[in-house]
Amino acid sequence: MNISKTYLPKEAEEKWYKYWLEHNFFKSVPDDREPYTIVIPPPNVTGVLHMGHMLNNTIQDVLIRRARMKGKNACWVPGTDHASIATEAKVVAMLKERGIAKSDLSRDEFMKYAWEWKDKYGGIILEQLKKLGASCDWDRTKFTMDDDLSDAVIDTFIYLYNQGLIYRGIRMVNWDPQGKTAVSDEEVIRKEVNQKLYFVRYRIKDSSDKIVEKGKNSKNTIVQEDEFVTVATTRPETIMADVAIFINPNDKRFSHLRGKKVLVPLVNREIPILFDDYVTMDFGTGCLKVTPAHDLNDYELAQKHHLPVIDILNDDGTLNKNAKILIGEDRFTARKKIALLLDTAGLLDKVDDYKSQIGFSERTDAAIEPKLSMQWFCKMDELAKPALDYVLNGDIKLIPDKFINTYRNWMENIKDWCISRQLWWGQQIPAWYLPDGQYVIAKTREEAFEHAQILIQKNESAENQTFSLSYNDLKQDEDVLDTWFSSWLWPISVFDGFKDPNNADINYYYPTNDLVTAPEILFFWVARMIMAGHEFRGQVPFKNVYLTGIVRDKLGRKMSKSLGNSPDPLDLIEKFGADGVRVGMLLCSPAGNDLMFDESYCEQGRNFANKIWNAFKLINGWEIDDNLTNDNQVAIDWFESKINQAQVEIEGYFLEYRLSDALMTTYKLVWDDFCAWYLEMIKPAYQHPIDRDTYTKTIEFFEQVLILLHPFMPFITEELWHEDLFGTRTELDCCIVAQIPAIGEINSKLLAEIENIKQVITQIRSVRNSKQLSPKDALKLLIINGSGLPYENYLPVLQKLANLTEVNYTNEKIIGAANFMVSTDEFFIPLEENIDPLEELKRLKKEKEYLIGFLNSVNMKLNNERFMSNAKPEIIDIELKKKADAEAKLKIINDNLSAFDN
RNA sequence: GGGAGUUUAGCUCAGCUGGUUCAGAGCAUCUGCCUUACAAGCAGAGGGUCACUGGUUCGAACCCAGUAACUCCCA
Repeated sequence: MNISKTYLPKEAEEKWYKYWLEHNFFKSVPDDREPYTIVIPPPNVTGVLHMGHMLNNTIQDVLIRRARMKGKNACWVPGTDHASIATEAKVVAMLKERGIAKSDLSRDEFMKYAWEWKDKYGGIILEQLKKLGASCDWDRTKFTMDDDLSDAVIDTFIYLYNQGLIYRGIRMVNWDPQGKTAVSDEEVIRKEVNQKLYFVRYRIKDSSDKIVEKGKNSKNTIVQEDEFVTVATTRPETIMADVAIFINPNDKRFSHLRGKKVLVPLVNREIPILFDDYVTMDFGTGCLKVTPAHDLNDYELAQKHHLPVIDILNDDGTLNKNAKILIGEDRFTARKKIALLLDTAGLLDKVDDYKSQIGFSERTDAAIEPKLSMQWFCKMDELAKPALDYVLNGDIKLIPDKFINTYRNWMENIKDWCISRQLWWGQQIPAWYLPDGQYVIAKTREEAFEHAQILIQKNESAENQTFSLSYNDLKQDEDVLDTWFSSWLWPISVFDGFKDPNNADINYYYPTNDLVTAPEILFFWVARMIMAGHEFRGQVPFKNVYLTGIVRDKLGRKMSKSLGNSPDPLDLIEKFGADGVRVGMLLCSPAGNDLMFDESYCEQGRNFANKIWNAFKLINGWEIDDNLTNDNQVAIDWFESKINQAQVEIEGYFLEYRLSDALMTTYKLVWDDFCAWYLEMIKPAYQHPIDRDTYTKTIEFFEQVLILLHPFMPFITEELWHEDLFGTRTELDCCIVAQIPAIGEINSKLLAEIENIKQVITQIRSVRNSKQLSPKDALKLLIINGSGLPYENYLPVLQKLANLTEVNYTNEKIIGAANFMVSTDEFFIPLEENIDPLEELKRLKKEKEYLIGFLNSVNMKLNNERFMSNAKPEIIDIELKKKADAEAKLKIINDNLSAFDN
């Protein structure tokens, strides 16, 4: 048979993924088994696979595959979300290339293009997931704008409106002037930016009184010209929207300004000077200009003092006619020009450098503009309360639990959710406006018309006036709903739980088991899903939330397109194989902590796959001789215990979602225990046959190993599973559905004794190494057995792995022979050349010194009354045993030393 | 400014309610090996004032207080 020297992943990956699909192994339908369900965090339909997805989906696939192999009905529902801002941006860009402007299209026309775009380019990411081995039930693939899911969104809106939980109001929102839409707080990324602080002079109206403090030199006091007030601002372009200057009432420097008015520079509009202790006295000049339309805090201050609002910006961030000057200029251009104009007019005192936090749109990276506008909001208080309780009382576990605090903090200070977006791609808000500005909420125009007529009748009776309403007078709200308003329904809507709340799927799969996602969206997605789960089904949407870290490069920088520090996951798969990359991701991913990704982890994964491949090659090459007897029972019993022990550990790690540790345990079981020890113990000499017993048992072990490896490395395990070595397989006998065997007995005495034997072997190899002896030179071993360990049981293993001709017990020390100790047993290897007595003496003295020191520290404890009275009995026993062991060893050392004297 | 977290070997991380022969793993490093499963490998070895300073305790990587550095979230 011609077997490749190394594992070649590419062919196996394509072959087996196709096979799994064709044989419906990913498919799930409700049955009698216990369900295990994961809904995928729907990636953005415009997106391509990045390292974060890679990590996240590897984890989901490991969990789902393991559940499948534990006899559960595993269902992983895939899908994408419609990402309104991101997608609309892509569609607009596509139209632009074709020479079409969005403004030239009707809404319906635009939507046609958008769907065209989605059908053509959307969902690439799902195809990419297949390369990773993702075992999703693809027949269940959902998109947040599918008809059913959209219906769910609209019905939910109507329901919540009728509950009084949705309202319309003027609010200061985060406006994205590039996307021309409001975005939620969570979609704003704050960054520290170098700015300028402009000191602008406002002329005081009718300033006849001379200011007394003129020229005063104390710290922080701005030298005031007689007739000016100086204000520090980072946004001089907004002065045209100023409605007042505010000063702290305790600020003695400005008390003379009470009741005065100032003129806004350049436009000479008159505004009052007012007092409020909101103003920080030691920031800037202590005088604050107030621009309610363009700053949230200013807005609140203006509301308090009943001041007007002047909005000088268009939706695209250019100045409108209210600005009076620079109309049509972009806000940033305007800033520079205003500064120049102020300077020319002698109204710019100075300009300082200044650092401050500025919000940027997550989607377009445009600087966010606080803007007053009419938006739809969802009230959060009532919905948040039960969602908080689920997490606090443990109905939903956050893994790791350090996120509970953060979650609580956020939920207790939650603000209402701005759910409208000024876009076309998404579910249009089901609000219908009457010509007089009143509105009704209804799913269709027909229903809306009915509601509207009722509304009018009421009005008529109240105000005794009539106007007739025609069907087409109703105008639907232009805005769409936030994409998260779709996503928060995801665990329910993918199972059609809104239209048909009692269907077999939702009853079976909901609540789902685990959700795997990033902490960044804990609030605006996870928390809201919990709210929706409670509100619409009275149940949690999932039981555990596993929060992955952020994938960073090895310098600790977040991986991003703009930095160019992110490898393309598909390139990695090409280079290391999907199994290698999966192992690589998991090796460096402790739950909830960021991971410093480096390609070398994938390399380690690839090497591991190769190791497994070669173990197969070894076993596959063996011939059986039925005349041979089985000399390997000890090794077989040992590995059986070892595999059971490993399974206990792995099981424990999965319960704690410590996948990294579960993988490492499996890795060591395979590489160290199976390959390095077990196979070496039993392997026949080159071109020699093996006995049938050992052969059969070894193949069983190997199959078990493949099963344990499968969730982590699905492809290589499936590939090997079907090798002839394991006999003929039926069509559906696949590793993907092989069941993880029950955990058998662990012989801990045997495990401990073999650990001892391994130490002896290592010591012999070490002697070889230091004496420059080849492994081919056979040696003799003599043992003074102080511990009583039955070495005779392990002779075959010792002889084979340490290459010994004979092993004998002795009572006499062998002077001049190489020697070492394991536990309280002494070992001697006679060599042609005696070892250097001086070196030996030195070694023994050093050993003695250490033992005496150690013994002293143990004795100190044992002689300490407070230790003896406070420590638990088992701790004291341990100390007593330490003492006995150390004394026994010390005796041997002393004997050796006195032998030297003779 | 408020809150949370992190700091253990060159790197990435374990270390459960303080108590097993000087604190563990993987990778990397060093030395010797192309020993016919595997050089993507084998054998062996070295490597740590557990961030710092105090405190509690018979005993501290672990508990407490403070300091420093870094990270994240919120304002």
